[in-house]
Amino acid sequence: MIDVNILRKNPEILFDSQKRRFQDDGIIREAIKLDSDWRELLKKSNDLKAEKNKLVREIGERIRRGENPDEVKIKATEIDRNIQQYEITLRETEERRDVILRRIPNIADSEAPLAKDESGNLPIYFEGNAKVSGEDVDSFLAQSKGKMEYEVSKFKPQSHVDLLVKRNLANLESAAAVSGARFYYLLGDMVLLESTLEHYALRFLQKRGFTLMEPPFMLNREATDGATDFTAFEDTLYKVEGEDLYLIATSEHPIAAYHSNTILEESNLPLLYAGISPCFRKEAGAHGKDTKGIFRVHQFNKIEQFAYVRPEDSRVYHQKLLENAKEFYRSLEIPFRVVDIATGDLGNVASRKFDIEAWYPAQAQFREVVSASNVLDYQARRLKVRYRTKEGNAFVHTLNSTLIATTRTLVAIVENYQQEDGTIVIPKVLRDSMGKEVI
RNA sequence: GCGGGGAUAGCCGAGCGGUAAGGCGACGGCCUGCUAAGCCGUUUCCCUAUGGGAGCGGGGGUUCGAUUCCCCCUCCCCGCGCCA
Repeated sequence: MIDVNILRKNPEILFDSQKRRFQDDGIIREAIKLDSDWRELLKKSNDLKAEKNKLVREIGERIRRGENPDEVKIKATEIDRNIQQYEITLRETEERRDVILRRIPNIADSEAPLAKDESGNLPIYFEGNAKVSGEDVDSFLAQSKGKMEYEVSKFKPQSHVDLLVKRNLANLESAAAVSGARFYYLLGDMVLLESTLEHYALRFLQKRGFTLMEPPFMLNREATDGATDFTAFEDTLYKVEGEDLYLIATSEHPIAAYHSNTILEESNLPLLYAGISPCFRKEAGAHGKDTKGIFRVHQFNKIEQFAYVRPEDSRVYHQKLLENAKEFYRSLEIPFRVVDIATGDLGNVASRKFDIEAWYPAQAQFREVVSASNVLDYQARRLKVRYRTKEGNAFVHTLNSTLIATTRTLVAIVENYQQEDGTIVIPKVLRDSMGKEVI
């Protein structure tokens, strides 16, 4: 949620942000109107209450003095009736204002690339030595802007779907039969590899000062709406029938809600959490995309970085989270690029966002494995996460970044590390705890 | 699931129809060579703000007035039951 004071004192900031997001500003105008109506009604209602409180105190006085309070009682009741009327409209207006206020997107960072959709996302960094099939070299050079090392592979890599099914490391047909499309059974060494990867990722973040956290996998509506805009996000979520509960789409949401309605001590900041959880997503808008395999699925496991920081530190921590993720993929020796996400593709919650896209040789594409967002005080304000400062209580800033979405990182390993015979070499950093060098 | 007890400010905790004690912590000030102690003040939110309003887990009700009485709900603790 944006700060209502910006709406009152500097609405041009919001109009400008909407323009940069290529979004309609009607919502801003509506919020301004509702807020000024609300303040007018509040003034009237408060004045009447002040009057009534005076009378109520007088009644107490009269009773104490042994006088008859009936005359004052009648006056108080009359005013009370008047208050009731204002209260009804006041509450209605307040509710409508808050609904609108919560729908206003975060202020887009002025440094984010200006474009109306993902076609304006800007690759800004390249790293690693990519394996590229002969026929994909031109496409690779375009995608890497020629800024990345590569070697032409000696064989055409198989898609992860073919390889995993052939090697009996996954069964997608059985999953489709019992659960539907976009589900999977993972088998044998792939399960071990996933588990090893998670263990490595958790250790990686714990060493860097993150508190490990396994959160609830279901949240109620209020918490979900605090972490994101529920109305915009509803299509993504699985609801539990007959309960006010939703399966989480990311551990970002329960971690964001962890400190809701609390005042943190400044000396405890930053608070860093590494969340591990399954993620459940309907993928409603993704018909026809990645229909095969485990790249885009309804359920996957994720390890997430989350930070609560002082406002003045959020830019630095945004870079730190991104650097952690870069270092992680570097250590796995998976080639990647970093993409600066365009204003029109930020989503409502993020002010600035960087994605890491791994190189997938079989798909001959860079594809998202990490998304690192600076949310500023947008979630903190919704969830009322504050911290004590010398000048008073202020909202913290929150940031989040994927470290791994297991399915996507596994696919990246399978595509980048496969050999001509269909075996998969295990990345060096995983070999010890995996207990194998090849599967 | 059943019975009993509970939820008060950052934390602890009194109040149990007349308008939120006290303590701890934190912050600011006084004092001090410095620190500590001591003393004073501040320490939930909202508003067109020397003032006013709201707020005692959440929602309703009774009353001129509810932290206090009544109803519903949530969560926590104890005991019993059930289950992994």
